[in-house]
Amino acid sequence: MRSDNPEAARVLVAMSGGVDSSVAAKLLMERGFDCIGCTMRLYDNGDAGIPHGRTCCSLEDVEDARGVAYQLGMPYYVFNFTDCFREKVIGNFVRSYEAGRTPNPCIDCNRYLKFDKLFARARALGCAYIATGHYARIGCEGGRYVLRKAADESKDQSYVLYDVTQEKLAHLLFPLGELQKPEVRALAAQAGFRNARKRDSQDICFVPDGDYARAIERFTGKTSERGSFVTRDGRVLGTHCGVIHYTIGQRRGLGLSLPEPMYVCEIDAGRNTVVLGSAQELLRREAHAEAVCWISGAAPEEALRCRVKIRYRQKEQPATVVPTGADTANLQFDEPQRAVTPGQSAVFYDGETVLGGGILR
RNA sequence: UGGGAUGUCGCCAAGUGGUAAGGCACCAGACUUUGACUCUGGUAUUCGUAGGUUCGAGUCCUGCCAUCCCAG
Repeated sequence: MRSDNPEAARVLVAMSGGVDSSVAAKLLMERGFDCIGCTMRLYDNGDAGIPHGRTCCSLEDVEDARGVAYQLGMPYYVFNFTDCFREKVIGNFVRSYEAGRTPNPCIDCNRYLKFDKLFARARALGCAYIATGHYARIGCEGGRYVLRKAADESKDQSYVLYDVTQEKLAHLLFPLGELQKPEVRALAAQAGFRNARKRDSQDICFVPDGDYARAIERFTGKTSERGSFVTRDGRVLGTHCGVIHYTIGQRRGLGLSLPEPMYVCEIDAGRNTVVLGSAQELLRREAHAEAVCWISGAAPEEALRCRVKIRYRQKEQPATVVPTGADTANLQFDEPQRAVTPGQSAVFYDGETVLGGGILR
């Protein structure tokens, strides 16, 4: 791998302030890379609805990252990407929910921030590589780079990386790809990192209290419009709190008491309607993906047998992917899938290798 | 106003004299670098109300209240 050849190679290490990226930085230092640490400032307290003057997790995170970088003896910068983040990630997040879809902001953040804005900074700083604490592996096969699952399957994050390109992969390092999470924790503890026992991050970073719908209302200044819960055949079951509050497959929080559990099966933002149905009604054998990327650089000529993952925490499912255009594809699953959700990403795997993926329509 | 029926947790609903099932909803926790799903745990000292019978009543009796239906 390229990391065997670190002579004078300069790396920009994206440090979130968590254990993973801290250990990633440490490993690269030990391998002899010329490391520069950095943290992307993505939003400010006001955007996140956190009162000024209060401790903000993001500020704490910056302090953790800075502390580790200092301890490792590497230069450290904070990049202010708040404008880009607001526009690309938060903007898309809001628009997507308003359209009745369910976005995955982490994927947008990777695409627009980590693997775009950050690459520009890396170049400016003379860095040959960007490194992150993602659990995934990069390999080389037949002169092309491939993205593979992490050795620690339970922490594998290859799903959120499906839209990297050959060019990006050539300049990316994932030092944790071969490690197990407990090993990473142990390394952090051994190094005496201040964040060695810090909790794994969770929830949407710019919605610290977890109430994403309220956050959207705050971003837009609009109050979501109530509408009807209906069955597939048009029977009205009750009143919903606004389309942005729901996602396909959702069961809890409907506030309805019915003889059996009901799930959100469809969201029609145009008619401001949320269709409810039984668990059975959530099953789909077919799906369509758009904005499809192929890591190899080109879509396959014909239908492709592979495994497809339609949400982060789910096992890949056997399917046939039929490219239908430059960046669209039809997905046919061998078994019906539960809650195919527009806005979420479908990622294609061949064994351990990520072939690409797209966004469900 | 006559006749009939019903009143058990926020909703639905078991229970038929022996010390309050279950489902939905809700809450908490687990899981989790997105939203969900899932899993685990919690939630009526109390059965419209006031009396009575009984060792013991949600279950039997009586009055009252409320709601629904049919008459008119």
